[in-house]
Amino acid sequence: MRIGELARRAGVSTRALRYYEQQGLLSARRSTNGYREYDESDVRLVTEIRSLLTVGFTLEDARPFVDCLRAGNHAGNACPESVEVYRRKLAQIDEQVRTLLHRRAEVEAQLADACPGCVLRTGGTK
Amino acid sequence: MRIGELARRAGVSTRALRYYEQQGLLSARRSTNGYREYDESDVRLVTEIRSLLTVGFTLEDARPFVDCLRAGNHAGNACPESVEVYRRKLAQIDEQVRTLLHRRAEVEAQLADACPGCVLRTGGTK
DNA sequence: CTAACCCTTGACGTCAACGTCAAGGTCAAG
DNA sequence: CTTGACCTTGACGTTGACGTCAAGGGTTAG
Repeated sequence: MRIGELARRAGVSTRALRYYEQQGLLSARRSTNGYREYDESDVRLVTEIRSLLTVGFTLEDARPFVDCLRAGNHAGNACPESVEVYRRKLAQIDEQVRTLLHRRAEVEAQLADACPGCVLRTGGTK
Repeated sequence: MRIGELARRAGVSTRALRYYEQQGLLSARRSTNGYREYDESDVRLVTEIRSLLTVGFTLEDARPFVDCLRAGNHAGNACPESVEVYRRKLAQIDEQVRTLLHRRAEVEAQLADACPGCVLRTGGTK
């Protein structure tokens, strides 16, 4: 199939597909007229990339998964490198949550300071 | 004082100060040679901006606080507009935390799927 | 006089993942 | 033959808060 069909089937733009190729995550053979040609496995591959991006992975994070699929594995996460990325991302998310909660506390304290009575709903007045 | 001293005292770069001015958050009178001249109140103002940025506010978010200080208030958060920003940011932070926790759960589920036994430490095996 | 340090404006670079145009080639249908 | 739908590469724009030159002028100590 050509790039337009792959884009539709994977739910992404053609621009995104060319970008993935440029980043070395996707490859395509070329037909005689220069058009990119893809097969079914590419649909799977792009879908994998998309699902990773939606949970906050970067394309760089997705690379091991892509390599894993390309290596013939049934799933992108079937390789130790992918599992390692999972661990790294979990740690990263935890860190981000901690940062956000810390900020939240500071902002709430400031709000309470600026507007006594504004934050009462949080702990209950009794 | 000139820009270099303000920068040192507020702990920011001169570039940042010029940027704040460009964004309309900071103003300076000019001495005869064209140098920017600041006073004590500007130290306070820049410090306020900084503390807001460190808890995740954008410069746009900081604007009401700056206006509030400039209007002669003792604190940047003494105005209703500032309080409103606090509320907006709290809601925004909560949303971000929810998103992150949702993603965390998905990643963890994927990890468990890819590597059974990897996530056991979370709930205890028993 | 000159080093040395301060200041000025202007403008490009950074980071991610594309969006959006521009200018043009390809191919099947009417 | 000509739409019109597809494809190509190339290149600039987006977002936020600056970093980092470049090229030049001001000021002061020695």
